[in-house]
Amino acid sequence: MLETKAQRQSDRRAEILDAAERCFARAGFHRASMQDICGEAAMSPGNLYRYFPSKEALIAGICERNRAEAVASFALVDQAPEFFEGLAGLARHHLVDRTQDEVALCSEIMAESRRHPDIARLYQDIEKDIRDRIAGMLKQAAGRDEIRQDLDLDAAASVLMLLGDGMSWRRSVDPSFDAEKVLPLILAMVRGLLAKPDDDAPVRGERS
Amino acid sequence: MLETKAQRQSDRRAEILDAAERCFARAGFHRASMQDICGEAAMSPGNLYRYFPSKEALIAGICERNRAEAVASFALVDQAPEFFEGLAGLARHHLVDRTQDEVALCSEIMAESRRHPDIARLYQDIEKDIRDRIAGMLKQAAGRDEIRQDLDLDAAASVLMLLGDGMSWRRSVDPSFDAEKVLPLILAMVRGLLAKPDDDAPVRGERS
DNA sequence: TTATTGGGAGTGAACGTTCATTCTCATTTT
DNA sequence: AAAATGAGAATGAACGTTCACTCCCAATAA
Repeated sequence: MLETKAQRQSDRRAEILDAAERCFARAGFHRASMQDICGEAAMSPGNLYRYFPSKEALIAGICERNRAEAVASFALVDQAPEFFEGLAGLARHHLVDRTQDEVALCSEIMAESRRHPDIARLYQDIEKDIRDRIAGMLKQAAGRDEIRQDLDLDAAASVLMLLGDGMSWRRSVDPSFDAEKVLPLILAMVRGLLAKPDDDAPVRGERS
Repeated sequence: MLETKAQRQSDRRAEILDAAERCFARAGFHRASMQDICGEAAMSPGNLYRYFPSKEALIAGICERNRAEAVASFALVDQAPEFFEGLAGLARHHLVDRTQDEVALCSEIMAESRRHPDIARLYQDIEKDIRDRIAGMLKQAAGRDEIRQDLDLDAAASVLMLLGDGMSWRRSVDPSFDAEKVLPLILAMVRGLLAKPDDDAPVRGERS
């Protein structure tokens, strides 16, 4: 009974975040007014404010949800039988399979983090988390001798994040951009960067 | 005499754009108020509006200036004795030498183009211009047999733009990001993507 | 030379609007 | 009855923009 109450609260919060996501993806943080979000969530402002204390809290809530999702997705790499295959799966999941709205929202968060100090902190926290996971992933691969040993893991992690940002950004800004078409080139490039020099052979192939 | 008048007008406009750039880079388009810009330009609102009809016109003006600068920078590649050297120079010029403010401003324009339809048109126009130039650059290199022939030039251009976006974005969002350190890896990757298979040898070297 | 005129440069208070947030009150649940 | 949930009008601050006005200086008229 007291279980259900907390559950209801949590559900309502999730609904509100869903509505906010739609509004933000459509119009951006600044142009999406609380009234819009209230409309989308079929709820009055007064009531909405009982669930989230501010607009910023909505953004933070969305960030947290995304973070949980992003972190979970790293399991893909661990489960894969071979490093590059796992990496390819991760890349596809993050950069191709996401909907346009999800990508747009991601850009929106990135852009907003440049402005709102609190969001910036939250975002950089998430970034650090992801970065650590990438670094860990690379380290593990190096330990298994699946990638070259003479690699600046830190710089390599930067490159991977940079590629992710670039893909996301291009998708959200250029409607004609075809992620599906570009991904193989990206993966080939990354393989060239990370793979051990002697098994460069399948460098152009997307799958073994 | 009538020459000087137009000149003065133009100078004043440039000063205003400089001030606006500083404000936008610092606070973003939405949080930089016209009052802020007026303060930065040491000018009253009424007077500023004699030079630019709206806030949006300021953004457009900045876009145009950047476009001119970006387009001009492609001469770097044409002048270089060898393709990859020119490309490296271009990359350095665009991605490392730029000040933090310039990069931030660039991100701001990209983000804003997702919202303001007029800015979006202008931005996509510029993007198309740059993209064409990259494609032309690649085509010329292919003609000179400096890069591999079996290359999807369109996709390759996308990859290059994506890398540029990623670098800009990372710089503007992550203060600890070291573009200088990452650039060699990026260039090596790009070389791996574009170079003819038989001269892969200096793939790890930054300069011949 | 001095006085008059004209117009562009510049000012800053004021306006109308939008927006996040709060207040008050009604309805439902416990 | 008391508490939780909900609605929606009200509030006040911030913003882009406008407007009535002043200042300055060059050209003309006296």
